[in-house]
Amino acid sequence: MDNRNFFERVYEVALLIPHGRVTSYGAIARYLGTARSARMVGWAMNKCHTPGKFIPAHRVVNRNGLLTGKLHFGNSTTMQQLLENEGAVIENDRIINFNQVFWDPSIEIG
DNA sequence: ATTCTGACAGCAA
DNA sequence: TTTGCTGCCAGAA
Repeated sequence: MDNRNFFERVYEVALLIPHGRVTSYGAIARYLGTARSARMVGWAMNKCHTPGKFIPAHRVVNRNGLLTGKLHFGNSTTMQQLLENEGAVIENDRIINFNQVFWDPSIEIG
């Protein structure tokens, strides 16, 4: 197993997130089999700045639907704007209709 | 090899 | 209910 395999898995799942949908780090981690490595998923997102591949990291939030990683988008409003542009309703850095736009890979895919 | 850190999640007070 | 601590996995120093 390559070390990059884990990151690639995370990226792959992130790319599978439909437009206007969001998921949580834990959900992705569960889908990958490592349910307790949700932190790794977030960290993989930190490395998603790799040029050449677009990772919709803005569609990945924590289990509370809170935009915890908005600070990593340069501007604190970028992540929110992207999500709102896709139909998500965000208020106070939190996705109001999180339950509606939530997309669980372990259910939708496998 | 050891230690620290991290865009989380779960449990305890 | 809100706040805080611990556990967990993987990578970097």
